[in-house]
Amino acid sequence: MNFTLQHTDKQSNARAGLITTDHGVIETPIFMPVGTVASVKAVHFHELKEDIKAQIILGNTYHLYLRPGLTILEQAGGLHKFNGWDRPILTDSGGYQVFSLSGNRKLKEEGAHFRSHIDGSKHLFTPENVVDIQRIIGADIMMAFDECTPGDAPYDYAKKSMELTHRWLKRGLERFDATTGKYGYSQTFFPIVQGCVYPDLRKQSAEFIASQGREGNAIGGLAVGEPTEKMYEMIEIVNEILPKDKPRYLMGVGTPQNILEGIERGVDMFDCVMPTRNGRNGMLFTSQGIMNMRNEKWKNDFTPLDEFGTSYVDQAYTKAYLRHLFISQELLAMQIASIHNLAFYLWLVGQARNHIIAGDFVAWKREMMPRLGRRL
RNA sequence: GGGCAGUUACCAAAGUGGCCAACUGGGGCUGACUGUAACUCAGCUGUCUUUCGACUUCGGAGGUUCGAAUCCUUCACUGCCCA
Repeated sequence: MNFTLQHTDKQSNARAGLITTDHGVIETPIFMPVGTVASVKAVHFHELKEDIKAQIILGNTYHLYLRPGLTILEQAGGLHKFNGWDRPILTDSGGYQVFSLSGNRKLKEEGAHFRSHIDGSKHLFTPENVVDIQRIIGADIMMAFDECTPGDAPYDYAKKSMELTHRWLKRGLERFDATTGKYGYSQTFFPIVQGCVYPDLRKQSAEFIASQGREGNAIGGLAVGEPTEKMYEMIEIVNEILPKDKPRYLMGVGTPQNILEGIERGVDMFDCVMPTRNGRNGMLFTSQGIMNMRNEKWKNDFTPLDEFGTSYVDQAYTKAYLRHLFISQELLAMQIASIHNLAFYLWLVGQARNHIIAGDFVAWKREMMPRLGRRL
């Protein structure tokens, strides 16, 4: 993997760059649609490529390990061959499941003991076997196994959690450096900053992560229950330390506003389930604000879904029709909403990139921000 | 014409003297969702009120009772069966 910094904004820390992988080039800042179980829910890869213009998608180590399982993935020749997505893939390590499935797991020094949410069976994830699994999945970018610390964790817990993540990182890196990709292309490994909402911990973690000298770095443990302002503050502290010539990935974030704030603070990569999950639940993000498509007010609004939208669904369908599809629980509703939302997210980061290159990012962002949160 | 069963909120359907503005579904409305256990979850759904609470309801009318959706009388309507 290679990162080229193309432009750095003069009035902010925003940057535009290029990440080159063996599966293609990614223009940053970028948003990465989440495809947990080898599928971006409700969206075909054809639409993802041609209409949404996704450049890289996510997969999830924990979920793919449980199903379809490593035997199938290896027989298929890796995830790219299995699902047919021939562009870059990033896999999360399962660190988020340490957080989200906290009722089903026990943390120990060696790793995390999970009970499968599917059948209750017992599994052990360690920093080492999570690398091995991601070798089999064949992600272009694999993530370190960390503990995603809850946003409301007390200081002592956050400190211990961060230290565990750091120890796990050393072990993961050792395994990564001792192994190679199985399918003829190269893989890279991003370590993850933790430290919850505590500036000194974040600083300490960022320094530790930066000192590992990897090809890219991630910021984790944000947007997990802490106030949004705290999140922005932590990003600033961390990005002060993380190297400028490496991509920075803010994990799991977020709303359109979160993303612009992140870009302004020097983040290059984002992923989030919001455009797809919230889309399936009837929520549309647009350049003019947010719409809940189940609301009665759209009942007889026969104007296009999003007159400023760039995806074909925006012009092809009306608000009244999409509302009808949601009220009727038609599957097409979820497809349309997911395509729209992802296309909007990719449009948003594409615009940000263009304005960074043009030199007017801050002014553009100032104009966009109030509109993005408006409820239509 | 006779017999039996029934009539409860938007729909369906519990409740058979006070704990009933009334269980539960559905429908409807509103909200939540941030490295996806999520086509999920939560709240509201007689009227007024932010809450407390007040008021009006259980086919219609009348009655019994301290008190009725619940008991009695009667009327209307619906379904099934017999003629």
